[in-house]
Amino acid sequence: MPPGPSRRVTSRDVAARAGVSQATVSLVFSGAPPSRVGPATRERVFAAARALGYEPNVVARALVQGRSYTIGLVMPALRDPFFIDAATGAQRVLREQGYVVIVAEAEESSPERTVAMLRARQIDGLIIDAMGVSTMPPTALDNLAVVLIDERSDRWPGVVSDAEEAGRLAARHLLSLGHRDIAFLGPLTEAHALRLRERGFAVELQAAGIAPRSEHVRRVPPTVEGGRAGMQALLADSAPPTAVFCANDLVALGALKACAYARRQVPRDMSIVGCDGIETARLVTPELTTVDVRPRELGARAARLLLDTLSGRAPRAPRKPLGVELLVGGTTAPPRRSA
Amino acid sequence: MPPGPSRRVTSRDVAARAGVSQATVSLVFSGAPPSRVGPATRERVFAAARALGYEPNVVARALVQGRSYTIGLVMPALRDPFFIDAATGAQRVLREQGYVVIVAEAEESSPERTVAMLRARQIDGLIIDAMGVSTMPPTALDNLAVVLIDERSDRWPGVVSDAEEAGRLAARHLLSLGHRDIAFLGPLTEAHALRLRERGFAVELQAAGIAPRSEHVRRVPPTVEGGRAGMQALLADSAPPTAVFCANDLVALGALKACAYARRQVPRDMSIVGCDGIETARLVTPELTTVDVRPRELGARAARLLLDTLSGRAPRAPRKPLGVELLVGGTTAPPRRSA
DNA sequence: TTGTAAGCGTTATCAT
DNA sequence: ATGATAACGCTTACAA
Repeated sequence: MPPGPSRRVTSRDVAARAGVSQATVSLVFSGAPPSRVGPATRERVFAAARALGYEPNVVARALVQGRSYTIGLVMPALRDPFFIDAATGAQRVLREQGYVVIVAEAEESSPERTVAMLRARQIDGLIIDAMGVSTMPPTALDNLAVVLIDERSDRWPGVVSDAEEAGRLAARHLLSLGHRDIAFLGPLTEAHALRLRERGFAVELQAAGIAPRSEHVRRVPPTVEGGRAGMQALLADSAPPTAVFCANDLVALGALKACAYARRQVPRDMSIVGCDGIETARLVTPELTTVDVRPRELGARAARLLLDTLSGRAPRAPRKPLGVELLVGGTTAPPRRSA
Repeated sequence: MPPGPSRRVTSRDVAARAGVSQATVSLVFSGAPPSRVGPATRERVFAAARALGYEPNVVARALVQGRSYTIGLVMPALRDPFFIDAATGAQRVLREQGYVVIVAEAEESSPERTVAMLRARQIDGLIIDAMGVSTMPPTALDNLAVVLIDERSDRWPGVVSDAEEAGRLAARHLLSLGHRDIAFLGPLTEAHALRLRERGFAVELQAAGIAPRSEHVRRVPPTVEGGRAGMQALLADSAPPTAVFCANDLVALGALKACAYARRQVPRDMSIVGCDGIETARLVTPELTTVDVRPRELGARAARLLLDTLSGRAPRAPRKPLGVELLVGGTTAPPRRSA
């Protein structure tokens, strides 16, 4: 291949070299049924294309078809590994089908601006994760295939984790270890999933006849720093709890930090349960005891649901929430005999 | 706004409503100098656009201009947080300039296929991180603005971290704590940066008159599992080292795991130094002692360099490597008096 | 089975 | 300062 003119090679070039019309090249490359183009021609076209290094121009195709084979993924912040995991899961599935994904942190500008930007790029669909769609102007998503993650809406289909069960599992685990003084660390949030986690947790405690003291339910941002500060406050209490359930894994990691700083041993002096099941939770030592809501799978399912919608297949019947699983790591143990 | 016809609103619609030609709308929206269009018309166009909810079609623009305002980002695997951090850094910078980035893990298919896929989407530029461009067919990157991260090439500009200095810093830190029996855990790799880290480390030890026993230089994959296995092997040695330098943070986290499993206390019984400075290293308890090569900044600089190239500004003179910094966490301490 | 030709929604080059 | 009009590279009737 000569150094090549700077110009891109187009289907026209291929057509010329193969001695066919440009339309034929198009037919060959858009995977038309064999009936549409003779095997001999087809072969010649491929040969010419290979020789020229031709690659169909996706942008031109997008313009005429009105589909860009591009999916937008909107999430609050990539700082939280949970979203990275979900994005990765979605990414894998979509890429396999020839789609490309544009990840947009809504944090950097308003959700509406973010969506508008994606729209301008003619995206075919949108996966929205825990962003509170209900707060967006209703028309912002018109004429778009949308799938939600961890959010309830009667307008859009979505996938959700069984967040309430996650909270229950955490509570049961701690109860079964013998804890009675159990605290909660998490945000007072709009996020559907986080609220449900807390509710499940509270419900299960209640069923066991336990009601955490109000000082043991601490509102902190869903971040490492939030967890650190929350745990610090708990430890400063006159009667600290023996265990704590954290709304997500980042908070739990922060709680671990605070314990180390205060020279409280985990799990001997304090049991900590997280919730998410992010990769990071498995990297730390000891591994975090956490309820795995399977973020990767959540993302993957959202992607599949979106693909179904796009291909016109009726989105599969509203699915049950994705099952969750308790991962017992090294941060929980029975409470120390108090004297 | 009425429920709206399903059709997208185009510049033609805006033109009609504003009583101007379509071309004028285009002028207004492509930010033509005020001289080109009267303030009155301009205002009417904007009004019409707002009323209709018009958003210029980026795909159409890309087709005619030959630029898509899309950047490709190719990296080995998103499983390693280092790449996520770098990608995030690049993302931020690019988005600010109206670019969108498509992240592609080369792992999922061959590097060439990956690049071809990105090309087909008319990307304007490519950031390649630690992929070994030299192994790609030379023409694969023709007519593309390319910037490399942590890789040397005389064909493409790039940004690199001062990897050799990183290795030196780690060695000096351990030496100054009094360690003499120092091991190394890392892959036998092609990756430019990882090789330099090891070299810097070795050079500095040598300067101190120290040469690690060959059993203390263990080749393991640059993953958590690699680190775990490597450390396990070191601990099984008849005379284990008192400290270890890991080629990257994942390996260090794996090493931590192995120590915990073997009931060796870190840092009392074993000092561990990582290299990368990924976010995750700060989340764990104790925080990892590591050499921060500033992955975020690396990504950001690569992005800026690419923008310079795209806008025709001569890429700034080949820059010095990005400075690195030792972060002393809780995984290093003086060696225990060996009786 | 293959070719011709009309767009897709912009930008850009001319005229006016 | 604005309006026609020709690309951009492809898909898709429709014709041959």
